[in-house]
Amino acid sequence: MAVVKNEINSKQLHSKTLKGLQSEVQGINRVALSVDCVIFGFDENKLKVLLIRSDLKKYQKKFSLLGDLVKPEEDLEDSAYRILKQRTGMDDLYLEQVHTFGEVGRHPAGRVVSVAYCSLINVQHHRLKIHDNDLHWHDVESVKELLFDHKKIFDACYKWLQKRVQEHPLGFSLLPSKFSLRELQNLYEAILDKKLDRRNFRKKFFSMDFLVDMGEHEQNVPHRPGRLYKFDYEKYEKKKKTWSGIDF
Amino acid sequence: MAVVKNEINSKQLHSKTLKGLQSEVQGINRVALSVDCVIFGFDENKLKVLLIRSDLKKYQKKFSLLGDLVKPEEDLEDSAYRILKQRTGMDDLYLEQVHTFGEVGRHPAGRVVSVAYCSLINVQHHRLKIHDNDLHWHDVESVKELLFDHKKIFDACYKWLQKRVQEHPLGFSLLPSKFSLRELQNLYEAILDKKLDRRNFRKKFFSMDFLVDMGEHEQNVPHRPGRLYKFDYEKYEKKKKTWSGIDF
DNA sequence: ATATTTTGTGTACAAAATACACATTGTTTC
DNA sequence: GAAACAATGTGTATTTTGTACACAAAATAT
Repeated sequence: MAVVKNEINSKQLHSKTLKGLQSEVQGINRVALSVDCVIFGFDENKLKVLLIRSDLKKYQKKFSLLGDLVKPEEDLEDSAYRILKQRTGMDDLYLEQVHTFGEVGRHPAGRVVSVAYCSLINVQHHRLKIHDNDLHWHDVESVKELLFDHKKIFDACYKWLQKRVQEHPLGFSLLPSKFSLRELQNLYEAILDKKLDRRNFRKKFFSMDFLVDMGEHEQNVPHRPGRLYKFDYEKYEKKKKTWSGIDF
Repeated sequence: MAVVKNEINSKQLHSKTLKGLQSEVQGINRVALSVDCVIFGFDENKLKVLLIRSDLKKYQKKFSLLGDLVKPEEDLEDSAYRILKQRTGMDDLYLEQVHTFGEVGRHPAGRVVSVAYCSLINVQHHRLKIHDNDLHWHDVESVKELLFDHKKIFDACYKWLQKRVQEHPLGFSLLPSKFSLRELQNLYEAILDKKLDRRNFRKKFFSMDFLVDMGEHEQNVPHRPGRLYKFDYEKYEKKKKTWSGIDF
């Protein structure tokens, strides 16, 4: 458990005069705030994460997450969308805040507190819009060492994703809008890193009743083509309110 | 979905020279960072939250969460422990980060980004150590309007607690170390705001096998006294690693 | 046309959640 | 101290959910 400093003499933020508040807020008690995005993709049946190679020789050209400082007049979430737009060219990505990392020594340039966001992206769409030589998709299992504390941030987001995907239908953001059940299962197996029973998987998703049969089939597969489905977000939004359980 | 600003010309934080980084981190791109604590307690079979009345007349003496600015040389989590220590006199409380609130206009004194922490406290212990006239326990259902965006923060933490308590054994932090099963059930009913079946509740907790029978009984109750139990944290820590399910 | 690969489907079994009733223990009241 | 009261403590039947598992049908490749 952390050591408690400054036990006694600090007044409480919301109990000060407005003037006192303003001077504190504009005073020395400020820190740099950054947003770091863990952007997941799904390609060739593997879960991927988008990383950039650091320019800093000092840091041995390690890979790092995509991040930037939050601007003084910018909403936190807007910072994350700005980073996503810059790097992927897309502005309608799934995005959710995961955790804030605020240890004093986490960044070598000084005090930088970082808010981690998790984003999910359809790799096919992304490919068309972005070209950056230092930007690469990495298999999640091959991510070993990252810049600063980015491995810790990545691990937190990956665990978050594994849990979250079992409670909410995020995974569809990683797939094309039309997908086969095999693709969906491959996705879940990649995220959760375990094999699932095909028949039970299908039974579960059909019983949830959020998949719409598109009446089409896969093309150019070297075997019997599977049916294509899409996820019915509207139906989900309507139904989810009545649920109390943990599963979706 | 938020509007994306600054689409193009911002370089990426982790791709700059160290000097450039340092100047940015120490430069104008800084914000005030605060921690706000949502401190829950359980008393008279009701879930309570600890609030303080704001001194600021301008804000109509509304109640607010307990918070303060994060100091430049202070770990984020240490800030939260400092606030808890100041306000409750205790330094071994359950504490967990929940969410960071970073809208530009959320605080009238300027840009203040706030990290919300949730803490759970045994009200009996607390009573012995703190005396502050502006500090009060409020029934959670009676919390209507709070200072700034604190109601939003409170709501997020309350929902977080309701979900979290079904996956992890946090609730025990709200109870005395020895408690009856009726007390435990009252706690869960108060947090989840619904009635639970007594026999099934007991069955579930006994089957988890983390309750230790203290061989004692309740005192001074106007009816048949129930047995007293404690929660076996060690056993839980050992066992939980092997679990994959969502329930604890 | 034959072999190969993957899709698509149902059932039996096990485990977990739920609904539900009565005897027991201690306290309070008359 | 007898009777009424109030809460504890316990088990079983039912429903629901999860899991394990096999074979026919469709399309492709040779």
